[in-house]
Amino acid sequence: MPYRPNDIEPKWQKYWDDNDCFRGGNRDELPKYYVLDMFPYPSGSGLHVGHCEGYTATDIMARFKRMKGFDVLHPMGWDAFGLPAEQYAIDQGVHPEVSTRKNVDTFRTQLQGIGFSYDWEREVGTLDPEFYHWTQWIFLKLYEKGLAYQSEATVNWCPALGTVLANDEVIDGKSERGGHEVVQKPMKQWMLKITEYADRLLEGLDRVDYPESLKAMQRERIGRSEGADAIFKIAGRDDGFEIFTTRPDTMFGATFCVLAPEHSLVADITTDAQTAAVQAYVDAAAHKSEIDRSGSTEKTGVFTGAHAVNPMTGENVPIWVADYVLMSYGTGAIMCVPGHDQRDWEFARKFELPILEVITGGNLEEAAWTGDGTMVNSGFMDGMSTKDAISAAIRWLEEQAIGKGVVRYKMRDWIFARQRYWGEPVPIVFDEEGEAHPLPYGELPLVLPQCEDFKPAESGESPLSRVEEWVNTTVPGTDKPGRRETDTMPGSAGSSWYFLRYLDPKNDQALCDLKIAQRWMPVDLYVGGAEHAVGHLIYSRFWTKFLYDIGVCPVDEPYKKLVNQGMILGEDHRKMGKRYGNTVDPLDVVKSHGADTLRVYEMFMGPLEADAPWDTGGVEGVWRFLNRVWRLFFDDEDNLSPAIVDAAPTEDELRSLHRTIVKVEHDTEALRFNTAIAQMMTFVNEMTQLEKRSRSIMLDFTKLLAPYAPHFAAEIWQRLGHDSVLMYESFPVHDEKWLVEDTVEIPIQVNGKVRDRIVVAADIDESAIRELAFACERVKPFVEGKEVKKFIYVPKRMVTIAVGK
RNA sequence: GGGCAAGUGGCGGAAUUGGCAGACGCGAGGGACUUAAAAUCCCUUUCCGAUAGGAGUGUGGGUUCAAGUCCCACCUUGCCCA
Repeated sequence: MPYRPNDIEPKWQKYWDDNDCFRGGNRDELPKYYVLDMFPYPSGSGLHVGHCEGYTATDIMARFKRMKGFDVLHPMGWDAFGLPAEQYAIDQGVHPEVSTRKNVDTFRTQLQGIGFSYDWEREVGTLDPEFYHWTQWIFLKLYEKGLAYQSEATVNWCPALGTVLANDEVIDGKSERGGHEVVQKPMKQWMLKITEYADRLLEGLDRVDYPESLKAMQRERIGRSEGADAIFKIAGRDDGFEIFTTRPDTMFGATFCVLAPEHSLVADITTDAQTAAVQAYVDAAAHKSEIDRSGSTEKTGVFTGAHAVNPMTGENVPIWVADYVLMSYGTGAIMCVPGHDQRDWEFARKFELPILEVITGGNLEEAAWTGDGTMVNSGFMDGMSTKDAISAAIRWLEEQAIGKGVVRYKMRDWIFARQRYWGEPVPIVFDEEGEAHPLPYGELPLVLPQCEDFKPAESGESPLSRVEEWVNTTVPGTDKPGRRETDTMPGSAGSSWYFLRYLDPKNDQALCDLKIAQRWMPVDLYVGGAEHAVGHLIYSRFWTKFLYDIGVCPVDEPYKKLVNQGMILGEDHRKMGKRYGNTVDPLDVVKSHGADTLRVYEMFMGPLEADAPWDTGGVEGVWRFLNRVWRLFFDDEDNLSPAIVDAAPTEDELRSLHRTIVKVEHDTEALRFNTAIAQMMTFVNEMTQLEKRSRSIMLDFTKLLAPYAPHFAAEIWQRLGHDSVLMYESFPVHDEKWLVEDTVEIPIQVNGKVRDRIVVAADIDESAIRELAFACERVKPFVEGKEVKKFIYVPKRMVTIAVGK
């Protein structure tokens, strides 16, 4: 009988499930391994094969580690609250609870059909009250510690979606979801003080194994810069404005100042003669996006007619307005040092402002000098190094009480509210004076009320405000009337701590028992898409640090190692999605070729981190590979192949096997699944050549294949007469003895070109091989009559002869 | 504009981190089996060349006995930031 995955896969999935094979956390005597996927949004279109790439990688790791003697935790759950789920429900005209639960069922069925070894007893969903009880609990703790606060802030308001959006949900001024227009609007919002953790979020990056590019993105997002604030007085007046600079050392070289067009002083200081020009410029700037403003190479600006006093030189310097200064960063005002800042230099050149050198080392005729050097033209700092001058300048500003050293971050506090229905209610009640009162912990969870009319309002009123019987309550601890907070939490709330809940999913006394968390945290391997680099990953690191601080989480970094899987593109090399109609449903592949073919193919496509297009031919190739393996074991009548013998394995077989063990083990450990599979294919090709194959060799190979093609391997294991469960067998151990070669083939190069190759004993010495090399018929013509300059033998690798002309 | 990553056959991709470029797979060509096809098996497959040989890892330089790998400049693509 040929290989029939559709018969054997459901059988094994049922067996594993019936026998609780994937339960983690019940073998305390073993070392632990926690392998986690970024849990999915259960969207309406189901999983496509691209989603399965990361899941397959983690599943192979989970199964591999079980065989290596680890107690493995491999859970799955649902990031079910939030905009995408709600938008889908609105589009479908159903309640989000109904559509989300249905989507979850679809996702679960798909995942189970691929044979992923998740411990479904630990399944969690952010939409379950038993789960968001603790999301709300964390919020109350944050509130208690002063890290959750309300603030009137300018926010990204999206009228079409009817909610505010976080900065990373806005792309090029449009909403990430749907591409709707986003405008700036001041609104009272719940905020979380993530900025208080900025330095720790930076420092923690040094202790975790993430891709360097991702660390760079997070550092960039946090955007720490050290510098100084300083007051520049307006000439002829007592008031002034505060500037922020990272280079206080260059202040003697500040020959003009620039205010952002939105700066509150602009209208006030502009002279009559300049009013018309300034007004026109400010109006024009209001219509440009920040990207347009800071990206344009051509500097623009206008003179206000007013002057400021450079506090170090005491000289008057002109004040300009220019849109390359942004109100949202620093103080919205800068001192300009054209000698030592390229943007200031370009501006000064264009508007013929003086350029003064205060640090040696550059040629200011050609460009600003931004490097280090010796201070000149700088009064008390003359002769100092740049580094010393920075601290001297800050000290001077502080002594004069006109400035101080400061650290600024680009990162803003986290806007923690959405004017939408589908999210965790915020457990806060407002009294009649508008004062906020936290709900007592005992009253959690505050359940999201069922309501028919959950659509967002363009006005910004949250849908919950229309649920009168829910909104109207009493102020906690009193019988005074109160109104509940009607904003809900953002989608990133539940996902910021879900990895802890998996550890103890049924606990109704705590978000997770601390002892259990001590056993399992941190996550050993976390796999997910790079799109969460600065959103989810920063938020969840922040919450972990907070939970660590209040003593409910044993570690302050949640993920020890993080890997971003690449994207699987459509067969047309475009992004897979509904838009191009190029999606591939994993269950269709399971139906046509089986889950094991799907799994092996996904891993064989290339490195996990790389993008690669789907290729039906490649699926066929893997299918053929598994069929070849099957035929090594069984004949057409379904009998054990007569080629499988019980005789002791030959040396060649042992060499093939042990080479394969080493390669598969190392590559699997390093998540280089593609090359591990290539080695298994090579092994199969070698075994196919043999008339007889040793049963023990083939059984060891079956174990190597088991993490990759688990149903397939389990079936072979059983058919060869085992009662044990293959997934708990130990992974084969290689024997060095079979890796050393007695003889090796050595290429002979003359001047970098291979002229011949000889087979020699692996331990041959240099003089012996030299003799052999020069004796080669094909080498002689290239060396005879020429001066031999060098002879190099790289043991077991190659011989190089360098000759003169 | 800045930072980071990448660029290898017709395609996906391999190359002990300086040591035989193209593993493994797809596709293509040829052959065997078959009444025929599918499936399977065998051979070939970087390019030029009949062979000998030559060229070859985005481009141009450099270091080295030896460079896909290291250095410099440039081009292209992707991501992030502005």
